[in-house]
Amino acid sequence: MRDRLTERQNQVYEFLRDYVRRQGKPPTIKEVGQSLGIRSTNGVHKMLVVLEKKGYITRTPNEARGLELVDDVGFGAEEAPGVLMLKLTEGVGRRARRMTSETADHPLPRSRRPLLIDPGLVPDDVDLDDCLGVVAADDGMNGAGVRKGDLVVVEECHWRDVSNGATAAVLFFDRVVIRRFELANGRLHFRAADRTYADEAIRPDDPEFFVIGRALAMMRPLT
Amino acid sequence: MRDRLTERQNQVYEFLRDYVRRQGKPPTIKEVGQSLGIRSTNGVHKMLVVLEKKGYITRTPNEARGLELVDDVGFGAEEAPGVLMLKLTEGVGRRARRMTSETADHPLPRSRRPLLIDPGLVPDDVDLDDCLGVVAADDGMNGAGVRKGDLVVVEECHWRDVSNGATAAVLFFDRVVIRRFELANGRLHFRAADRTYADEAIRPDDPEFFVIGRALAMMRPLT
DNA sequence: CCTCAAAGTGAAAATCATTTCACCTGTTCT
DNA sequence: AGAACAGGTGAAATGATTTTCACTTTGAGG
Repeated sequence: MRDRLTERQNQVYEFLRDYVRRQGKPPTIKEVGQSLGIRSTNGVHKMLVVLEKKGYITRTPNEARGLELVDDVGFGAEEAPGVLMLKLTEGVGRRARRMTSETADHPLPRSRRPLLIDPGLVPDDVDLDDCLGVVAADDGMNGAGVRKGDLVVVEECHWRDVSNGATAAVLFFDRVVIRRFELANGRLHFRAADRTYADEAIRPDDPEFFVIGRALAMMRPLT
Repeated sequence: MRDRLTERQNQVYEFLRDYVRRQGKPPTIKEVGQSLGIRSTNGVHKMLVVLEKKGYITRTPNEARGLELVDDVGFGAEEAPGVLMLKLTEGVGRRARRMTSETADHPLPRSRRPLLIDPGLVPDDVDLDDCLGVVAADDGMNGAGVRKGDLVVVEECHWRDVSNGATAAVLFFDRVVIRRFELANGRLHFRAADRTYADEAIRPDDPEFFVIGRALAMMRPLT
């Protein structure tokens, strides 16, 4: 386990991360200082040394912009059992991290390597930091082209923010299913696109169901 | 249209591109020189000025590693008309460039931004440099979960290298379709997974058909 | 033959970036 | 109270990088 960062150190780390995402290259020490209000390059320098010691970045001595983010795991722990979770991030090298528990034997992204998703697959206004990937647990949306085992990119949000008719990812007992969402008569309706699967109409407070968020995109390796 | 590059200039450009892919940041002038056997930093410098003038890169004066590839086109020109082509690449921020002609109005990756695909979606032994993306032109593989408009990642190869039963991307007149491939009796069979679409059996030298390669993965934005 | 453009060489100037040195200010912990 | 640590300030030293200057080489064309 990596050493914990202090508040300030985390600010620095986040700046580095964001800068790299935006600019496609690491910042100089001065740039870091300017953004975080540290007037002395040395102040930043020492901060970087600490980040390196704690394992968050690696540095190349005497090199301009000579730092690199350590490809990390540990973006925020896990929740639903048996669910493959991915944490998506954005940037030049827009990447997403798999935080997973169960790797299962999905032919999907193996290893702990970051998972990439093209931002173009997702609407502009979506913050990829709010997104995660799930694996569809059944063929309920087969009729809409989403099959069991498909990797679905979900923007986490409250069910109130899912519009009627949109596709949602729902935690159904302990499986993640994809369904068409609708709010009617104070009930949440989850409609499958496949006759074989029953539609569900539940009360918002039903503990057996949990709307993870909007389904934005899907991907699948072809056999 | 962008100015054409000389042999040498192209070598420099390719080096820059490869370096950025691998290292996630642009090289210094000296690094470029070392790799291309140019002893004088000035030699490289002038080369970069030319690349900038011709529109292949942008530079920031007096900045270490202050250059950026112009998010480009020009990876190798285009072929099939009306086909959205993507060139996939790998690297730190594994990215892929869209080389396309027709942007069409696909809700797929917009803009000229690179397209990303997670390497985990594709077998290990595949060289992402040999891959490109195409948009399925019909619903012939609907039964197999690939629908019209889906972005399909294809590894370019000769039809001889597509194994029987594998999914292939085929240039059919001037549209790209996805089909199950089979070689039998000296003929190439393209089978749709949807009854509505007729199977095709052609001679290998049929000019109307062209096997682009193996289909490896697909992705789709969800409405 | 002369000229021009592409591609270099070498070295010196001018910046930019990282590192080091000396010291300061709170806070936390013993 | 005193030590230890996080987080800074400023300035100076040392490298790294980019730019500029003055010249050379080679090949294609007028």
